[in-house]
Amino acid sequence: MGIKDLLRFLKPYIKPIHIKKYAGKRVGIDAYSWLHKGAYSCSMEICLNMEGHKKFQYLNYFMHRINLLRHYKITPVVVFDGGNIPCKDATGLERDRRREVSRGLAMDKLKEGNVNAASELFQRAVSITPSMAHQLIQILRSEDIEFVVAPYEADAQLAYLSSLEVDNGGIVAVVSEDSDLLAYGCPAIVFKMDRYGNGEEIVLNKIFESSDHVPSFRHFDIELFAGMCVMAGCDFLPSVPGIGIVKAYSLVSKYRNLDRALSVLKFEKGNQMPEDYLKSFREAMAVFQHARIYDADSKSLKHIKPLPEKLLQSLDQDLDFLGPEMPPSMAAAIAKGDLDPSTMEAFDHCPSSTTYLKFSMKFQTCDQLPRQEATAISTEETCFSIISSHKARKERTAEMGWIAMLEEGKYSNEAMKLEKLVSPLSTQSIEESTKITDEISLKAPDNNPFRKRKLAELELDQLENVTEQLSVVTEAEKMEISWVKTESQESVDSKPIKMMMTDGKKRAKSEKLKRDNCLNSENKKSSILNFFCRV
DNA sequence: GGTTTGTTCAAAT
DNA sequence: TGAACAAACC
Repeated sequence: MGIKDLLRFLKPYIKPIHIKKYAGKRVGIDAYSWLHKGAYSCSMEICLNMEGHKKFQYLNYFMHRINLLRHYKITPVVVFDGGNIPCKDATGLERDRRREVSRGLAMDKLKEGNVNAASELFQRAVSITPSMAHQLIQILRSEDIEFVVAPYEADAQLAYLSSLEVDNGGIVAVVSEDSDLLAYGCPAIVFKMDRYGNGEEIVLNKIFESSDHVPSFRHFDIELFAGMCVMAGCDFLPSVPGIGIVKAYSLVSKYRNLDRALSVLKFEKGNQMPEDYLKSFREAMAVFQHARIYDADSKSLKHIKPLPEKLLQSLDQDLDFLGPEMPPSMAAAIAKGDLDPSTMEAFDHCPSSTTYLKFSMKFQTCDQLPRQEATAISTEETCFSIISSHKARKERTAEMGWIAMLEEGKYSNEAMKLEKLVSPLSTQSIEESTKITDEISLKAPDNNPFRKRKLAELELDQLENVTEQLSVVTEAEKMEISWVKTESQESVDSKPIKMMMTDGKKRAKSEKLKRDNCLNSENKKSSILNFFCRV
C-alpha cells in the first residue's frame, strides 16, 4: 500500500524510462510485487492448490522479467520480505480478513457453478505464501540469481542495499511498486515496470534539488520527507482524519521541523488525534530510518542507520516495534532462504519427507541456539541441491527455458520442439520438481512469536508515563503554536498544490501512450528473440 | 475550490 | 492492489 497518494503527488518528478538505462548495473527487485502480479494469472489454481502446472505460472511471470533484465545486461538482486513487524500487524490482519471473505465468496460461486465469478473473487483472495516465495528461491538458486530474504521489510533491505557501494553488494536502483521505498530514502526507484522493460522512475535527489517543480522539496531533507510520508498515512500508522498528503506537505514544508509541525497538527486536530499518536509517529519514523536489515558482510542483523542514544532513551530502549532482535545464525539462515521467516521453521527440501527442523521460538534462547540446530542449518545443502542433486545443471537450465517458453503461448509449439532437442523433459517431471512443500501447510501466523513477550514484561505504568510525556504540549509550546498558526494558514492557503490532472497533461498522456505502444512492439520483438537465444 | 474519502474497474494470459 | 473517478467534507 505504501504512502497514501504519494506517487500521485510526486507526478512532476516521475519520468518514463526503459530499464535498459541500467545496463551493466546491479538493480534490486522487490520480489513481492512481481510475485503478486504473477499470481493473478493463476489465483484460482493457487487458492485451491489445484493439480497441474498452471499454479506455477507466477514463476514464469517472475522469471520472464528476470530474463528481460539479464537480456539488457542488468544484474538482478531479488529481495524477499521476511517477518511482519509489529506495527504493521493492523494492516496485515485487515488484508487477511478481506482475503478470507473473498475466498469464501469465491467458493460459494464455484459451488454454484459460476467459474468466471469465482475466478474474479479468487484474484482478490490470493496471497503470497512463504512456500511460493521459496519455490521461486529454488529457481533463482539454480539460475545463479542473487537473492536475499530480509529479516523483516524488503523495502528496508532494498534501501540498505542502495546505500552500499557496488563492490560491497550495493545496488543502484530498485524495481518495485511500493512508494514506501521513498520514505526509506531509496535513491532511485522504477515503478510500474511492464514486461517490455518500460517503467516510471523517481530519483530522490532530483526531488530535493529541483527548483522548477511544484510541489518543491528544495528545503526538505530525507528526514522531513519521511515525516511528511508518515503524517500522510503509511502502513505503520494511519493519518489523522482529514490529513492527506497535501496537508502533510504543507505543514512540514512550512515549519521545516517535525516537532513543530506535529505540535501544530495536535493543536488543530487534537480532538481527532489518537492518544498515542505521537509515540506511534516516532516509532513509524524509526522504522523508516533505523529498520533492522541483514548485513551480508557481518552476516548478522543490523539497523539501516544506528540509533542515536537520545532516540533510544526516548523509546525507552524498547525496539521490539522494529521486529525483535535475533541471533546471527538465524538472520543468516533466513537471508539464505533456508528458514521460513514467519514460522522460524526450516523449509522442507524434500517432497517425500515430512520431517523438518524447528528453531526454538523463545526469545530467551535466541542468544544461545542449540549448536546442533544452528550448524545443521548453516552447513546443510541448499534445498535445491538436495532435490536436484541427481540432476545435471544443464537439465535445470533447460527446465527454465521451458518455463519461459510457456509464457509466450503463441510460440509454444516452436519452443517445445526446440526444447525437446535440448532435453526430453516431460511436463510431469517439471511438476514434480516444483512441487516441494505443498504437503506441509506453511501458512504463516501473522504475528511473530517473539514480540508478545516484551510487551507483557513492560511495566504498564512505564508505558503510560512514556505516552504522557509524548502527548503533553507545554504552555510555552501552546504559545508558540498560536503564533505559528496564523502563518500556517497563510502558507497552506496561498499556495494550494493541485493533484488533479489538467487537460493539457491528459493530452500529453494520451500522446505518450501512442509513443509507448510503438516502442512496445519493438521491445516485444527483442524480448521474444531473447527467449529463442536462451534455448 | 481544494482535499479527503469512498467506489469501481482492470490487472495476467 | 492501484489508479481513476465521484461524492462528501471543510
